[in-house]
Amino acid sequence: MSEVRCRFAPAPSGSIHVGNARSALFSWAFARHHGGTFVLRVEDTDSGRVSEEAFHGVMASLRWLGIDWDEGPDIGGPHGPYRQSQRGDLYDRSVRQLVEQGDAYPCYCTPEELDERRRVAQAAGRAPGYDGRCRTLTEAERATREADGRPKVIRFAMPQRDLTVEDLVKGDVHFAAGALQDFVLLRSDGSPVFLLAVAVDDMMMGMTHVIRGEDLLASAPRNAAVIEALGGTAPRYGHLPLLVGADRQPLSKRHGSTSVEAFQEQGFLPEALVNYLALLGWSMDAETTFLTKEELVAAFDLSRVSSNPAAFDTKKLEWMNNHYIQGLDHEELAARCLHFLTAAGLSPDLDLLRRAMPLVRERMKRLTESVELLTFLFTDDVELDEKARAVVAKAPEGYLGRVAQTLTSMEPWSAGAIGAALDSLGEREGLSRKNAFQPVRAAVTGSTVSPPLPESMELLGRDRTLARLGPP
RNA sequence: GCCCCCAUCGUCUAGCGGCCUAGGACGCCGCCCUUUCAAGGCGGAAGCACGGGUUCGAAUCCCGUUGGGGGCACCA
Repeated sequence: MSEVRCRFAPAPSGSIHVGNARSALFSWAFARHHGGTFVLRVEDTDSGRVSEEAFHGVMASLRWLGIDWDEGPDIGGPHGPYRQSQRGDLYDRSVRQLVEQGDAYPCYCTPEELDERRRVAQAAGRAPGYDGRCRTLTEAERATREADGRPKVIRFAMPQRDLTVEDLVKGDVHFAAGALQDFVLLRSDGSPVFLLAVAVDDMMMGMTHVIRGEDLLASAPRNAAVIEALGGTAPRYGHLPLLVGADRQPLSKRHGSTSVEAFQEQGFLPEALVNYLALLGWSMDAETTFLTKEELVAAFDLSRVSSNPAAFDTKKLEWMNNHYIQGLDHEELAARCLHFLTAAGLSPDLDLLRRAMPLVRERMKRLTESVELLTFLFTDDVELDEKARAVVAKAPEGYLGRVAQTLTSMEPWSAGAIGAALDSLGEREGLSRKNAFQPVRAAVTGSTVSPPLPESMELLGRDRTLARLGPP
């Protein structure tokens, strides 16, 4: 009964994709649920694609979501280093061992030859992978090729027997002998390939459970075979169904934002994203819709992970985001909106911003909406939009002036008094409430849609309000 | 093409042989509230992909079909 060790192993190409974020979340929740260790490892063997920036972006996104790790490239740990690009000697040593044992062999086939055979195999209805040709080369044949100086890769010799992955989500998955071809461990330039690196790392880092996307299901038996050949014990695997878009196609840029960073920039709260993701492919019970990270950890169970691809529904995420926005206190909500208002070029007065929160909290699906809702409050440069101009134009002759007149000396300057004043003036003018309010809303906020009017005017203050209503 | 996985309202899901005339949530529709927009309250439409079995009994088990997803690289 050893300690549970899980890891998240992203390739640092930009921020993380929501699908990967969900894998990270489930893996993290599993580890935490079992009181285990969660490890962050960066898969940067394809060094051309990574940048320092992308590497930091991954960690920033994880931190934003509230997913923490106990060992990782930034904090180290007993099984480091935690970047594959720094573990080259470990891979080399493993490959050497495999070759010596006869579990790996040099392959001298050229990319052209492989392409050709792939086509032939496919035409004949066979799997297009490597046919194992160089596996049976004699010592003499190898010597000849070496002497010719032919480039070579090192391939793993897959066991010639049926393989079964006891998947924690899918159940037993069988692969017939020969279904999985001998894959490359070391490229011709000597660099390690992901399939090797993952196996070596998972083994050496003592991973007990690997929870990742279903796209890696077929690599599980390969990973396990390498680990076993190396004399280690393979972890247990759990493969999560992939995320698709509303059109059932794989989630991609076409579906809008897919990176965690993009959701952050669009004004989603991390607690909402986490809650939404937690329930995409997993359920706590028949009813539960809202749950905290702590509740997720307490209840998480791989047996309740669904195994069909889940469609990402932005509408539901927005609804959930609104729920979490309404759950924040005014101070906290104001602090979170500040970033977006500032980014929009406004410099809000903090006290005013905080006091405006009760007016906008149930009106925002995303924090970015605070900008359009509150711009009128933080600038005096209000320009009426088209609809607003039309509403003002339709108001009775001189109406706004008479509103200004009424408001000039009204006491106290409070939402209650303002509303009452607007009501009685409207009544005197024979206007419906709507017709009494809308022209004022348009003139004061620049829009026909705004937070509640009297409250907005109270916050704006008498002078700024009157200035927008024009001369009495 | 071959291999693997999957299949409950439009979407996320509950259901693991009788509790199901299939429950919840988003979305949608209607009503209420209402100064706009929201939020909120109440109500409604909407589903077991299809065909065979097994069983006294199937959304639940088995087989096939169809559909969707994944894999088959000197990518990860």
